Amino acid sequence: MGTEVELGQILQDLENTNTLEELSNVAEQLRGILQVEHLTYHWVDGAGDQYGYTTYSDAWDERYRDKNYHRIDPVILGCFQRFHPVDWKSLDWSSRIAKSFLEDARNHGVGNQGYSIPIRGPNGQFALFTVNHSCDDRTWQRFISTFGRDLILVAHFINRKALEFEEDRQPDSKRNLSPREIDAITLLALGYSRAQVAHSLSISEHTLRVYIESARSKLGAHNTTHAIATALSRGLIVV
Amino acid sequence: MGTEVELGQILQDLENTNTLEELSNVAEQLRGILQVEHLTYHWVDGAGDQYGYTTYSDAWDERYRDKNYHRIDPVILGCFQRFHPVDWKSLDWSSRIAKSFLEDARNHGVGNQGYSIPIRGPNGQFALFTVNHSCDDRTWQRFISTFGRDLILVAHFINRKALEFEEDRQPDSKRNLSPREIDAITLLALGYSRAQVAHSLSISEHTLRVYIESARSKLGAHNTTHAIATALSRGLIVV
DNA sequence: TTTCTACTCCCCAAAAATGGCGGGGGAGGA
DNA sequence: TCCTCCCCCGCCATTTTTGGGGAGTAGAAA
Repeated sequence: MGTEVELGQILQDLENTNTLEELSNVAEQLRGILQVEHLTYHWVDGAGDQYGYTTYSDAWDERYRDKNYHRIDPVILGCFQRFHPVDWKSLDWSSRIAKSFLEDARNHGVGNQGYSIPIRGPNGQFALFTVNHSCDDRTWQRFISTFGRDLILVAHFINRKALEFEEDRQPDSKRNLSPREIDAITLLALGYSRAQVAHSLSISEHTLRVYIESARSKLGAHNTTHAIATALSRGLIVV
Repeated sequence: MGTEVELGQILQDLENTNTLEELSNVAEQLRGILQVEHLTYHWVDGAGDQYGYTTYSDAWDERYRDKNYHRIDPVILGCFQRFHPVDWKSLDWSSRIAKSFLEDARNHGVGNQGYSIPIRGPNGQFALFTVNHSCDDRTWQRFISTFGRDLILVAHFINRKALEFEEDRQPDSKRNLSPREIDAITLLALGYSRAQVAHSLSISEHTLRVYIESARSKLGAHNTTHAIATALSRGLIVV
């Protein structure tokens, strides 16, 4: 069967995509190949800002946002703690809120079978690529074992594009931190007080302050905590 | 050619792996199939703790740790900021320390061509899967375009196993943060003062303190900054 | 039902961090 | 050469954060 070839082409197309529309088109083709009801790429962002592509109904999409469902959706919660793709059946739907959420989803046209792939990028980026369908368990099982690996690659390539688009939108201005500044904020991030850090770096507490201040101004941070958070999410330090 | 089939088998074998030795064996098979000099899977952990599989010489492995090279290695630094796999040539080797690091690496048997795939897991986990070889640029280019996608999958599967093994070693002691706690530390991470956060959450500053304290104790953090850094690197909050 | 967790509010005093001022020496690039 | 960046040190006063107490609600789980 030519499915393999077609999927290879999909990945190729994804690589050559330059706009959101093109990406949607490719996604639509993919849906045709996989023969599933719904495809969703969903960039989850602490703030609740979301960005992506979905074939769910607008009503459901809107309701999801309005109700802040990303806070209780077992798919999101589960995927957030895992690395491997997740079959919805393996999640915990026992709590009351999860059940009412599920019912709500069904009523808005979400199919009974789902497979979600968590994807993580730099700076704590987190996204989900989900395939959704209505069918019996055995059929679904067969679908997963046939396409599971390909879906991982698709998820990877879609996310790559999403990150590219996002990057275009926010150009960053970063000066580099000096080694001492990095030492300083790294130790602070590890929970040491300024006194301890100064001692551990064998410098006066005042000198330490100079480093922290200068790191803070380089990072455009309001306070030390902000500087640490910024440095961490920009990948300038690692803890 | 049967390379496709063989790689499929490698993925299968990876899934069935249950010990580190088995994993090493599969990696060795993979190295045979790809015909490259070195393969490395490298779990990067700010503290310098490292865990993985490598075919580099013990001398280099040790030297790398001793010198804290993970702090200056452009491969690590570069991959940490990116999502897509990285050809070493596309990195910035211009700084002095990078050059001396590179020379040191060469002297310890590291090949001139490299391709590294960043992988991220839950709780801020970060790892690299690297293929290293000595050859000219054109040959390498051909290698990458032939195996690039497969390598992504391999990296994914290896990391999946590494996470499984790790999980067995450290039974987790993590309670989840409550929504309010997450709100609180997220806003703090964004640089707001306690007064501002309290106002923005419409609660008293005292209540806010309760959240911060309880988040801190749940995270086992020494102070607020530490709590924020911990929450960030565990992926509990995003800024 | 009882128990547990999440959420909300209050006071006080000590410790820590910040904001502002000043100073010096050295290494490297334009 | 000059200029910039990195490295190091001191004192002042103010603001912010922290570490101890305390108490009451509601809703979910057991």
